[in-house]
Amino acid sequence: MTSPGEPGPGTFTYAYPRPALTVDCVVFGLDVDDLKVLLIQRRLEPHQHMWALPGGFVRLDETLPDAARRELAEESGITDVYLEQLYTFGALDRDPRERVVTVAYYALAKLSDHRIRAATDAERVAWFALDGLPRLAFDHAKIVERAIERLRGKVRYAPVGFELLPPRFTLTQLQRLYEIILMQPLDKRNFRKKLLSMDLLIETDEVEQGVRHRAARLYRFDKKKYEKLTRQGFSFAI
Amino acid sequence: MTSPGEPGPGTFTYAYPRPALTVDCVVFGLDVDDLKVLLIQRRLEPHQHMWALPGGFVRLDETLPDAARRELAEESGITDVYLEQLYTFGALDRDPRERVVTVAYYALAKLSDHRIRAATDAERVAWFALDGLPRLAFDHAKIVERAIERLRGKVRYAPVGFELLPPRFTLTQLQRLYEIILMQPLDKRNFRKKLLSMDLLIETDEVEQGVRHRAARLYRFDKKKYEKLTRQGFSFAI
DNA sequence: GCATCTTAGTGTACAACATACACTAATAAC
DNA sequence: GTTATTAGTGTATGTTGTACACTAAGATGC
Repeated sequence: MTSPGEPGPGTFTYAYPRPALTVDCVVFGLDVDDLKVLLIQRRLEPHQHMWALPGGFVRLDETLPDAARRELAEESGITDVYLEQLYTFGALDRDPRERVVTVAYYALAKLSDHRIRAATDAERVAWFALDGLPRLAFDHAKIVERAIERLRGKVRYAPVGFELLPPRFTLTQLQRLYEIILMQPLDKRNFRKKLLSMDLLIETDEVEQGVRHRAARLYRFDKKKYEKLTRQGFSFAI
Repeated sequence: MTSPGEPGPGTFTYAYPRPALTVDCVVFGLDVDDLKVLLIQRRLEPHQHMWALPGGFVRLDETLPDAARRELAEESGITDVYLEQLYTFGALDRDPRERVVTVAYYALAKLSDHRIRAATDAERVAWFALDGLPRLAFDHAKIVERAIERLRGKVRYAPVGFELLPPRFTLTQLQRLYEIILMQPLDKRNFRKKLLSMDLLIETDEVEQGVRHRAARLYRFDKKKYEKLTRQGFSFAI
């Protein structure tokens, strides 16, 4: 059913029509006091010059998460993120050209780690605060909305928040992270009590640098122990 | 990019190769004392005569959930189920013929409601207990496994269990349902206390029929009220 | 080196919720 | 009316969540 001709456009023929299949990524990054999303400005039609999620067509020789990572790297330069499937969007009219089904992923990136740079289909790349998003191409606003919902849910019963922080962090940074994602203030003593009682934070002998007040102790998350406990039925909860 | 020729096989050509896109459904039904999954026996290659999940190719003029419902109705005769997207599976070798990406759905059906009957691609249709599943075609065992995980998670913080019961049910039936899905015994008094304290069960003036002991009162779930409370931030939990 | 500023770090009392547990009441069947 | 079976109910205890405010440490500027 498929005719040959590997790289570059060719002619591929099938007995039944097929939707195009793409992946799109909602990449979250934690800034000083808000949560940001990575967007690219489209170089090409449709929706030329509009802001959109990084993403693109799935190739036959790559899995869905591979496609998501490739597109992310190509269009924005971002690599090494925590990536998880979000939802598959298939409304009939979500792309003006033809039927396109997209598998959306969401990713958590450490903002400071990444020098973003636009390339391939992207004219520009930038981080946008969640409450200051521009109008987005296609149904990408819906996808972002769903990703936020999911992140808010997930962060409460899985330790994904650590993916947004540097490997060593203070308890105050961790608390700010939860406050930003959940959009509600948390009590300092109760927060520390809960987190420390899980016994998944390892106290290091370092303190934060470059602050102009008493420096806070740095902790790391004990991922190994978390995975072990999880296998034994433990469940993380904030 | 697409050439015409609507129903029946034709010739559809594209500039780049495309994976085939299918949907598959994991339909759960509640039996007297276990949870069952609906399977079909494949009439066609590949994996001819093997048991598999109902599902099939997505047409260009239907949404993903529409495709799932259509395939379910065609192959098994089941309609009117609670349907929710589960996950999209895209491993390179999940179908021996060619690259096929499938959007999996899970569905909750009231066992008694449905006269199942095989048709189209299905040689037979049957309900199988979860702990007595036959070897399944493709990666369908993985899909079922993931669906069970999801159901177990979901049932704890969303009132989806009611989709498996008749509209009027006894508290004992409801408790059995949770015990079966969660695979753990629950305390009768505590269970009733918790459920009734949410104030989402409406006591009817009917009692169950045809039992040879004291008949239990029938209740209904107040879906309207649940939706209203949910919008106000309430969250269901068992 | 002292005063000031800023954040780090800590404990307790009370309320809410989860858990463990056993008997009487109602109805059907005979 | 006797028996069998499930319905239906409350309380005491432990565990967890919540509300709340001060002292300690270190950095900075004088």
